[in-house]
Amino acid sequence: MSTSDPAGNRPTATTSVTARGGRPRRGRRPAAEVRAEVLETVARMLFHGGLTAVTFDKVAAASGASKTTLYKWWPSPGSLAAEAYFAGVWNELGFDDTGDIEADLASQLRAFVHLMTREPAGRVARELIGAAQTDPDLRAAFVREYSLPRRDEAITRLRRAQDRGQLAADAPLTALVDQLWGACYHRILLLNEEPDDRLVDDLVRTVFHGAGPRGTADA
Amino acid sequence: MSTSDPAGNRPTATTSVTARGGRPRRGRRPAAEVRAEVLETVARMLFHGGLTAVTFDKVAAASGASKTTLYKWWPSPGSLAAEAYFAGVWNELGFDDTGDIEADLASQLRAFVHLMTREPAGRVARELIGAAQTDPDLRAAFVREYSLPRRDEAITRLRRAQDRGQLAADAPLTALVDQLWGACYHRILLLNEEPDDRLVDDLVRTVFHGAGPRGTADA
Amino acid sequence: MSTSDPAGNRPTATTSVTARGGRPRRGRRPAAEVRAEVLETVARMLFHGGLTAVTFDKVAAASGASKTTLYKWWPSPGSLAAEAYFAGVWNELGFDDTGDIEADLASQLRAFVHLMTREPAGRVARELIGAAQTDPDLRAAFVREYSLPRRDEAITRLRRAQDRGQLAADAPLTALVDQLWGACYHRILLLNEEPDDRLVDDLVRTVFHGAGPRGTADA
Amino acid sequence: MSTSDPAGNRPTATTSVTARGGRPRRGRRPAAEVRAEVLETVARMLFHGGLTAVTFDKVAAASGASKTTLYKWWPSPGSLAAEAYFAGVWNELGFDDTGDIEADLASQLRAFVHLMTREPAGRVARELIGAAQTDPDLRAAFVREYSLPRRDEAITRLRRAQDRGQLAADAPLTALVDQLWGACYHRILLLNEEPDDRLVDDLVRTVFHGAGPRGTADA
DNA sequence: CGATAAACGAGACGGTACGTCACGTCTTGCC
DNA sequence: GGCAAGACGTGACGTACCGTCTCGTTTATCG
Repeated sequence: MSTSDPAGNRPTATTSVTARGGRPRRGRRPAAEVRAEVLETVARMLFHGGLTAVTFDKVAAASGASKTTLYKWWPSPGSLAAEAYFAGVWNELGFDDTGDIEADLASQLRAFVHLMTREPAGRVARELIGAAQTDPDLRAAFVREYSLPRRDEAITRLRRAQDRGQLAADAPLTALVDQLWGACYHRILLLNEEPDDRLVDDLVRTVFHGAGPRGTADA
Repeated sequence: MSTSDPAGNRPTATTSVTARGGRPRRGRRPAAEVRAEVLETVARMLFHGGLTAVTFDKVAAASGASKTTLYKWWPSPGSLAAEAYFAGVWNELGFDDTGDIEADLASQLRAFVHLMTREPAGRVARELIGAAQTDPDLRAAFVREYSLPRRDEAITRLRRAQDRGQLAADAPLTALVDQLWGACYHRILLLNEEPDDRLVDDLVRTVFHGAGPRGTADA
Repeated sequence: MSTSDPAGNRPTATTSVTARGGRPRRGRRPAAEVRAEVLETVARMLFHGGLTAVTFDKVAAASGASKTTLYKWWPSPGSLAAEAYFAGVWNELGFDDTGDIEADLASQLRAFVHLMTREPAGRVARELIGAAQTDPDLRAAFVREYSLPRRDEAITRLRRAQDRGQLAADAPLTALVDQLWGACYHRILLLNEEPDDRLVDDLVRTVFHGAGPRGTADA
Repeated sequence: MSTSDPAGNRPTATTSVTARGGRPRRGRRPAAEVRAEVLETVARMLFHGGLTAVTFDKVAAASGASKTTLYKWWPSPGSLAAEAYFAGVWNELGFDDTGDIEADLASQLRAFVHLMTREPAGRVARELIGAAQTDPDLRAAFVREYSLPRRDEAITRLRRAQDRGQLAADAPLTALVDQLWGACYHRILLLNEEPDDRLVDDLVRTVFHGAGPRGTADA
């Protein structure tokens, strides 16, 4: 999520978080250690107070990192929150392939809706999307790290269904993704309603079979 | 947008904004006059600096109203911005009925996309949606004043088409609205892309005719 | 304390404070009734929150009088508080005359010190004196209603002692009052100390017998 | 006057107020520099508008310091005004020792009265004493920085006179100070009158020779 | 005795100050 | 040299009070 990672090393468990009980550390510390502590702290703060609780001031006070350091690694509190968030919920949504594309889509959408509406993870996700509309750094990070990868996953799965003849050869796959996930986002972000199973079923059925008049010869 | 309007009278052009050149008014002024001046000012500020430029401090300084008054009428800067925004762009999107539901939907979606992506109105709209994810007052106002009315408009138009046999009798109208508009929102808010005419066409075609394999007997 | 009392009638118990349990009174009410309720309320507020708790806003809310009315009768919150205060502690300090001027002065000073240092009356008195240094209306009222009358009382008692030969014929009575009471005020207001009985004894003895070297011929 | 001075260094003329003509400084500046500019500004404000003109908002605007900084160094506007005031009028009243204690006391009292009654310094002093009755921080600062030191000065001078046999060996020195200065404060603060030379003479004479009946054997 | 004017309550309004918080910049002192 | 610590200017927040002013209601007074 961060713009640059000179060391190239994501913090691992092996990199020392050792001197935890010591006196308030000063002087130079390994970047990885600092980053790890910060992200851990931010994840906790996100969980408790939501996105608005993540300020550089509070993070600095709670994590032991200095504001100078935070500014060096993250362009805005939103970016920092986003990285901490993704590091946590990452990989939570794997795309099944049972062979039944409609069922797989429905179950995937249901899992997605559940993630977006349960507390506190869902609230944080919604707040991140919200903040991204104002914070360009956050928006770029969000698209790059979340939206595009997840869209690609979905398209990959759809293309496989297409290859199997479960979708029309000229089906606009990208538009289908927009339609299916976008409908859920619409409910959640714009209407403040929680999508139910009924909606998911309707979405999938319409996408595959259309909502036009029955018996009509589809041109 | 505001929670209560004791006088019950939305400010109109007729209500005196007369004593403009006078001394800096003290004491009680008609609520309608104050509200009108504030909303006018906020609209200008939205146009120039976007949503983040709308702070109670700046609005008070620029409109001649006091912060006390602003807090009395609006629970948050976002709510104020929303009301000013809707008072301006309201009714900009009228739903045509040429008899051809697919064409009407497409043209309506195209107009909507244009509104959401042109500057500065589109940016403000996106920022409002974003802020609504954090500000409960703004969210409530947004849903009440914008999302629900526009969805009702769309459903009304779709129901008419349904009555004419242009849609299946059991078509899930609400879900269709989510699918069509939600897809555009998905592109704009989540992916930071501008929906093109191609997308709109794909959306409408899929909704009416499905993207399943051709020649399939639609169950 | 108030600048004018057109009706000339201080509120008495007979003037109706009747409709107490009724609906929240509006429209014209007898001035005396309004004034009485206000002063009663302010006395309570002074007792609980001190002088700073007496604001026109709070008094209006608590007394049922409107701010308009308060501004009509009192020039500042301080003046209002002063009037309410004096209406309460008035006449609390009567000057005894046992024939022993030194003993009478000492007991009078002790009573005065006790009044000024016990809570909450003493705190309010100190705050009133403090506020009078900034609020001209309050200062004028304070001097007129409190300082001068009490000084006159003291001078009257001293002159009687002088007539009896208990004080030098050319004793500067006004200066003596300044010395005796002023010394206590000095301790309380300037040094934030509580005058003790020892101080009072020293003051009286010095005033009557001097602190110069013993055996000296008083020129 | 401030509670703590971490750097331990009172601002001096040598500490750089150099970069005055530069751009509006951001980031950290030396505390001494900031404090010096603030106190200078406040002294000017006190001179022109009195104590009520010293608000944190105005000081911040006029001095270039931020409200945050002001709150960090001073607990209330009154404390700030007090420090600025004392930094200015400090040392204005030196205690002479001509050998004639009565004459020295009289001249010292006259100088004190003059300081307390001339404009604008006297008005500010009275307002400070007034505000100290409500503001505990200001009261503590006032007592610590002004009242006690000045009383100690006076007692020192009186003790010297006592050692020379110009005062009774058992003369209550502290009470004498209360009597002499307190009498002047009484006139000024409580009675709103300006002490004249006559008063000062009467005070000193009474303190040394008593106001009791002449020829009486002083018990 | 009914109309009218005065006094009141309620409270909105423009100002101003309060005290707090976060941002982004900058300096100092450890390590 | 990099980092913590944290002070600094900026500016917004939400609240409180002041003093002015408008409105509708009630009462006392007078035609």
